[in-house]
Order: sequence, then structure tokens, then C-alpha cells
Amino acid sequence: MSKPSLARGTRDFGPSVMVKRNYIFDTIKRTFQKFGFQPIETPTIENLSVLMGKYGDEGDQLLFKILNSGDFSKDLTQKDLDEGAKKLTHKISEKGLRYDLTVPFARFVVMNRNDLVMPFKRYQIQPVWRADRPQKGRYREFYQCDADVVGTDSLICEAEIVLMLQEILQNLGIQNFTIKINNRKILSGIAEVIGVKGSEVPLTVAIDKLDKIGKDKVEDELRERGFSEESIEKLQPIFEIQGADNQVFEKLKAWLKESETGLKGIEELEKVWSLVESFGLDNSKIQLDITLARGLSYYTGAIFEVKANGVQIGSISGGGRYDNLTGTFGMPGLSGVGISLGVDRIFDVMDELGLFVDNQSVTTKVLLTNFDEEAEKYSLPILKKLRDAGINAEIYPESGKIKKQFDYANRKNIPFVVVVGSEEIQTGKLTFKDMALGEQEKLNLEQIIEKLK
RNA sequence: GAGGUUGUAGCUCAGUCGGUUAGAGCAUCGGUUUGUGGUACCGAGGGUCGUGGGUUCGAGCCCCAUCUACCUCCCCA
Repeated sequence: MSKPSLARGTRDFGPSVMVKRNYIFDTIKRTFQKFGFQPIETPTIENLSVLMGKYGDEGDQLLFKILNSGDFSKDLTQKDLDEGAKKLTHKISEKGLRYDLTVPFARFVVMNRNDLVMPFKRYQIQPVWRADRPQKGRYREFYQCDADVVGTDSLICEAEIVLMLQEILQNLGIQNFTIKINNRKILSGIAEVIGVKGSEVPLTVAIDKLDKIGKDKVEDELRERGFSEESIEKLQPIFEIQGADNQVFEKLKAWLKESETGLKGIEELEKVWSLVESFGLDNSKIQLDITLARGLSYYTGAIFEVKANGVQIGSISGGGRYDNLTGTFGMPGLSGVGISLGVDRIFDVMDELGLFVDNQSVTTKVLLTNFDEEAEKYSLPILKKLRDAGINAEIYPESGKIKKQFDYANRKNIPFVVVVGSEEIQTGKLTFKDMALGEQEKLNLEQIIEKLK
């Protein structure tokens, strides 16, 4: 017999953790629904043809692939083996675990296009898997909560995403966070203006690290990636543009005036800002961050990222607009925008900040004691009546010492105990005990129900 | 995928220079005359020292491999 163990990067969740996790799920779900999003689910397993090539080379590497059933090696030749793992993979694996919820959603939209009410707003809460190296706040199995709108390029959607994020995080008690926003078109515009059109990816990867490694190292990295001194010189404004958001917009316009794309990006963001304002959102946490890049290759417009401040954990939410995600599935020209919240990281943030306040682990409200067969028989109808009254109640399932039963109530944070013994059976007055106060009184069932409601 | 740190009871950790039977606190279970708990006292159980090799008369301690968690890079929620 071998010792049991968990697969790397995966976790069990006990009852006390699940209560907290469900609280997060419920809070998110409530807000999604309030904004008109409808739930869907997609399979855990997708064909690799759906998954591959959507997340860049890195992403393909991080996909969990499922070995074909049966004798997966029966048609392999020596040549296949010699060609290396990458080509071999296609011959022995045709399915994989979902890596995020956006790509399966795109597939779903294409396959159900005739039945969907456009613009289609869906939310989806399911686990995803990545063969990443685990670290703090980074797991191989984790839940994403996605809300996306497809079939419209209205910037109201972007603004509503901001509203939803604010509502969710504030409802969870996370006060100190920043919603960073940028626009891929601005990044393209910058690439255009500094004369490296087409090299947006290495450019954005480098400047994304600005706050982490600093200006000089970003420049070094650009040199390494073959950017000319002239381009780097032209890039200087990115390090200097600062100030309030509206000032940044003006400076950006001046810098990117030669780039139609860049100007379009600025215009879009300005619109988002003004819409958020129109919604009357006070205490807005949005912040323009022109160094925000994000890796996923499919974003084309706005890019979002939410960072919880004061906690050493990666972003708790990310998203953006994609104009052509369904294009690879043969349905071009469908614009969408969405956001993804990471429950596991939100949990870690809340845990670290001590935001799980009053213990929500109270699930049972009252426990009936169990001394002997007679008392047990007498108690069962009482238990039923308590439950019928909508009160979470349980009976200690076997007769035992009262000490043990009180202890059980304490351990489960059950606040009240009804003691049922021979005396109570005779008089019909039950002993109702408040475990926190240590006080007890004799009441009939109706009075107890009244107290517990 | 590259580099590094780590692992001793359910939990937090001691464990000397390589030397006899590996310890403590908390937790668990039992008891303090069985219908009043969360306190106190007494007692008990619990370990292949992450795993597998190696060096040695002798390894928790030294060496190699491997797994896990964590850190840096990469990337990301």
C-alpha cells in the first residue's frame, strides 16, 4: 500500500475552506447575474485542435494533454520518436484539459450561433488547468469566473466590466485594489511611432516589466531583442508620461499623433473613462497604465488587470477585448470583451488580509442531544419540526455522554443545544442552551423555534 | 522549461561534532464515580526523520537521485 498524495499544484478543500470559497463564488455570481449575464458550462476536456495555438507557444506548452485511450503507441514508428516530443504529441494525444474559459466559450459561440441571443452575455465558473510550476498563488488547478459579452463592440461593456469588478471586490471586503487598464491599439501605435511595426509582442513583453525591473533593464532587454538605438530613443516618452489620467491622455495623443491606430486606442479609453463617470461610480479604482501588456495574444482593444494592493500575489483578475477570437473557428468579425476572476487568488488575498470575518462556518444552528433510545425517539419529530421551520438542525447520531455532545457542538460552532432527557420528555419543556453564554432555560418547542428564527 | 531553498508526530518546531531507546508545546483519545461543554489535573496513543539509493562499525545529521512546498527567471488568475 502506498502513501496517499496529491498531484503537484492541486489541493483538497475542507468544509471550513469550502464555506469561504462558496461565499466568494456566490458574491461573484450575484453580481454577474445583476448585470444580465447568463450561466453556461463547457466540458473539462476539449479537443487539442480547439486549444492549441490560442495561447502562444508558452501556452501550448502549459496545456495538460491527455494520452489517447487504448494502445496509443500502436501506429508509432521510429521516425515519429526521432522527430521529438512536439510532433510526437500530436500522434499520441488529441484531447487536453481546458486552459481557460475564453477559448472554450468562443467554440461554444460558434457552434451555437443560431440559438444565441446577440449580443450574448454569459458567465462561467469552472476550474481550469495549467502545467505551470506551482508557487504561492499559482496552482495547476484553479477556478476562473468569467463574464464575457460577444456580438457588440460597444464600450459600455468595458465600462460595465469596471463596475462589476468594483462591486464584487468591495462586496468581498477588498478595499485596496487597482484596476489597471490599457489598450492594445495604444501599444500598436507606440510600435508604429518608434518604427518597429509588427514587433509589438517583444516590445510589450519588455515594457510590461517596467515597474518590476526598471527603465534601464527594459532598454537592455529591447537591445537584446534587436531593437535599434533610434527606436529606443523614440520610446522615451513612455518612461516620462505621468500625471492624472486625463493629462496622460493628452500627452499620449501628442506622442502618437502619427498613428491612426494609436489614436483610436486613446479615443476608446477616453470613452470608457467618460462612461464610467456617467455611471456615477464614485471611488473609482481605474488607472491608466500604458505599460500594461498582458501575454494573451488574442486581445485587440482594452486590456484589464486587477491588482490587490498590499499583498504579495499576482493579479486577481484579468481580461480584455478581442475582435477575432471566433475567427479561428470560422466565424470572423465577432467582437467580444470579458473579464476573468481568479477565485483561488482572491481567497489567498482575503485570507492574508483577514477578511473572512465572522465565522461563516456556522452551518448547523441547533443540536439535539441523544442520551438513549427513548430520548432519541422523542427527539426525531422535534428535529423534523425544526427543519420544517427552516432551521438548520441536527441530532447527535448516537447516544453518548453529554460532555462529548457539547464538545461536538463547540467544535462545529453550533450555537444552541436542546437537551432532551427523561425530565424533558415528561414535562414537554425542553432545555434550551445557549453555548456562547452558557445559559439555559426550559422552553416548549414553539418558543424554541421562535428564538431560533 | 532553467536556477535555488526546504521537508522530523495531525500542527508549530527542538534534536550538539555522525554515536545508545528521536523530544517539547498545541491538537487527538481516555480518565477525574457516567444530565452540563469550551478551564484545571492525571494518563495514553501517535514517527520507516518526504521517498529511494550510497558512504560509514554506526546516518535525523554527510553524498547522489527523486517527490513536495516555497523563491528567482519565464509566464499567468
